[in-house]
Amino acid sequence: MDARPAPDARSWVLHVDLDQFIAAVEVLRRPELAGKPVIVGGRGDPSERAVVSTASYEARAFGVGSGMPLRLAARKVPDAVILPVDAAAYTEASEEVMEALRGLGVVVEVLGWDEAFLGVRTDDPEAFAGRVRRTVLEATDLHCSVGIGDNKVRAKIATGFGKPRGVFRLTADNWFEVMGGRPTIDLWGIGTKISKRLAGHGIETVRQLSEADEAVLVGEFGPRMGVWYSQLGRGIGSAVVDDTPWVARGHSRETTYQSNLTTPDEVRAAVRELASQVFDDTVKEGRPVFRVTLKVRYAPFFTQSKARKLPAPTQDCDVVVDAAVALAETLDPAREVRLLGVRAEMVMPEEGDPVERTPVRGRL
DNA sequence: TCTGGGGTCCTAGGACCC
DNA sequence: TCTGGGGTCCTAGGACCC
Repeated sequence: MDARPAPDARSWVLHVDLDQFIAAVEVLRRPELAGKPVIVGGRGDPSERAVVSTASYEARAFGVGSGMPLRLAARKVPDAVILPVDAAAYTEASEEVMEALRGLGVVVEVLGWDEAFLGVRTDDPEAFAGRVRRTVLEATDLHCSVGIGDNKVRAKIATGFGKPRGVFRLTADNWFEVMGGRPTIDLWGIGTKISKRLAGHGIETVRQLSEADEAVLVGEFGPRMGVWYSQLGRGIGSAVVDDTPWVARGHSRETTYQSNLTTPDEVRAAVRELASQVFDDTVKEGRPVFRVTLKVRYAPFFTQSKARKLPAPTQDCDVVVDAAVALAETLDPAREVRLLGVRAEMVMPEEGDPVERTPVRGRL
């Protein structure tokens, strides 16, 4: 009854990533779209201000990718099928995928709609990865790729080499062979800004980062980030897969307006609307709000944020809305506003609550 | 090309206190 | 007069991820 691990079984981290997840979910309910360039973004109207959430591989062949303005994507692929984002559908599909993964009897740490880490003990991780791919496909009709690693950093990066519909193993044994000559931006957690600052110190490749003086990195990036980047260069990171349910620290609502807001009255009304939506999100969790943040993007593209701690944590809608409006009064009335965002941070559940500790996401 | 919406974590610097 | 040293709390802003 129990398939005991072989004597030489070891612990592995597997990273599961669904292939073109959002586009794939759309194709599932509209089979006639299979093989066509599909772009999902905004309200599906390329004349609006919006960006691409996901493009199918057929659309990516034209140079379309996530984050690209929808308008530009539509220009690149005139024949594309452009669909609105349907978050509820993706959440539902995601839950089916995660249930299928849990059915494998391993620890599952969910990273987002279409990603999870698996903590697995096996003597044949490739065979297990194949089982993962078949299980997800049978349960949901969705294809995925699997990265195998000796920690989360390596497993996560490995998946990229497995895509699509494949498996790749990245460990201390082949880290430098695979990653050493690659640019630092290929690392998970290093983006355009940090890779440029690294280049300013003559650090262009992963190998160079691994050999860099940690003191220099700490001087440039601070005690935590400096040390972390140094470890990243060597592929070092946590191997702990934690399935503790995730607890949100806060909620926010953001809107980019199709036409800019020009008067303080318009701004005030918009802030009220956003703040009450955010309040509704926090009320669902029954946790008081202790800080409110207002984010503004003035035209053409200058972003600012302002935050206030409330005198005391509250579950009173008026207090949250009034705090957001008070922050709005400090905005520059002479400038046009193209985006507003309101965020409310909630007190964390106390020890012993049904949802206890929260795993740290986005950092290892 | 012209940049969404939902999140997380880190750092710098000012205010304040002893 | 020309200015300590450490600690905490708070806000603004930066960077990254999916």
